[in-house]
Amino acid sequence: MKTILETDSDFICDIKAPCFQMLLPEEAEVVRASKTQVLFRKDDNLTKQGAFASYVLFIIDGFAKQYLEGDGIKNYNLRIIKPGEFVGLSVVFSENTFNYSSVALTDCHVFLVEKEAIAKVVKQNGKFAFNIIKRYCEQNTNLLNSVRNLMYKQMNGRMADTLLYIDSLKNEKAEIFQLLSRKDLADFAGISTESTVKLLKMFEKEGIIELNEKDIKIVKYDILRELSKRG
Amino acid sequence: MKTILETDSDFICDIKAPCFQMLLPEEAEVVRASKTQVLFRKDDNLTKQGAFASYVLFIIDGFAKQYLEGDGIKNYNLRIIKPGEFVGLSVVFSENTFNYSSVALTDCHVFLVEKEAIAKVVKQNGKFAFNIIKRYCEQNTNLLNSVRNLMYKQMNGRMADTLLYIDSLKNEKAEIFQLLSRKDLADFAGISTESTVKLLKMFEKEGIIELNEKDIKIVKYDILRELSKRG
DNA sequence: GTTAACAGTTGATTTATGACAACTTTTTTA
DNA sequence: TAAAAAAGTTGTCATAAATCAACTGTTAAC
Repeated sequence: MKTILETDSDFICDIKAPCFQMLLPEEAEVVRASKTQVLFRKDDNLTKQGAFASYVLFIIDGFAKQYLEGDGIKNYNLRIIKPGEFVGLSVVFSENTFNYSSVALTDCHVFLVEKEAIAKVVKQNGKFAFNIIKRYCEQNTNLLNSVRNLMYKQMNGRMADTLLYIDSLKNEKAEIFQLLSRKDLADFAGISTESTVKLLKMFEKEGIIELNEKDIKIVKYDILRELSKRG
Repeated sequence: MKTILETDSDFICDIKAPCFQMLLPEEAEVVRASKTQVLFRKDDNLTKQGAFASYVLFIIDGFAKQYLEGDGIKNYNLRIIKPGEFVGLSVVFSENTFNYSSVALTDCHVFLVEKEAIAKVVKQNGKFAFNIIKRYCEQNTNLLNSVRNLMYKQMNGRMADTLLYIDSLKNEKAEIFQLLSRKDLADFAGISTESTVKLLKMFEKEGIIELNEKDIKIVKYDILRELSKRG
């Protein structure tokens, strides 16, 4: 499933990611000493909801999707994980388990950092901690938005939201839509795959979007934003 | 709406809450210097979704409910806020606005702490920061659970969840159910008030719960837990 | 102390969307 | 390269739960 590269390899990236810049040399050393670089292949699980773990993941390169597992058939996609983000911090700060699953959409170069190392550095370096809190706070806001979507919006609004969200990632990954199936989009919007297909066709017919194979091009942003607001 | 008590009054509580214990004397001083003690009366809003603010609330005494505002008629209740908890940390760490509303269920004694004071102490004191992250992490887990409930459960399961949650607060506040209307319970479960009434009557008829005025006594915990798991 | 507003209750009706079924197209596998 | 599996598509049908309406009991207002 996963291939461990040479631990000391820094040909792709050492701990030079912006997030680690604020560490003092000896703190950086703590992280460096306890990290392992790993390659997750497309479709590998980075985290599995409920699984025990003693490490946190830090994405060097590649994209993944974070999702909640349900009854086995229906999942709910929370977000796309991008380079420079942590995955599975809950292991450090509350339970020893991941509280969501995530799977690689492309090959992903990842650091696994021992949770003790993160805990130690957080306690020693308030600036680093501040940064972690900021990330948590953003995730919180996103989760609140998910709840709002599920509570207050219906199909149209949710799909509009999903399209706008995925589209906003095109800066960082132009082919993002190619990585996602109709079921993936459905799981972002929290609706069934069939409804997703019908909605997309409808949006296309109304000239709001263009469908070319898997790629989706938004033509009328204003209408989608209106749909999103309306619910 | 709110009554400002004497700022230096410590007859109810100084910053002796466990969460502040880990501060160094000079850090405690930063917090003490920038805090105001305020009394929110029952039904006063502690935070209003979308409102700008420069302070964070810390609950000394009293209970409140945290909720998301929707179309104006339907809200979604996220949790009951208890003494010793922060409210509105998002003001410090991302936007300058509250991303949810909250309203006092009882009179609430609250510290308002300037966001700069919190930011400063977080950056200086990693242990305090660690504690904040822990709280955020727990809230995150709770939000993930809310999403799971909305996505995967239907009425019975959601109401079972709600009853078990509120019931679990009886340790800290025995009369908790008296503070909540049917609509409140509905908003916790994310269903309509009418459905809530029908469900409660049904649970009562089946001997799962007992209804005495507003109080609810759970008789068969195992069945509710089963309903919650089933969805 | 009478009226008005609100909370609670119940049954009938409507509706958004999931589930199903049948089929085509694409991708994977052997 | 054939066969099988998976993804995408479309129309019909079923259903959980919201909405509506009508009513009762309770609390607040004047």
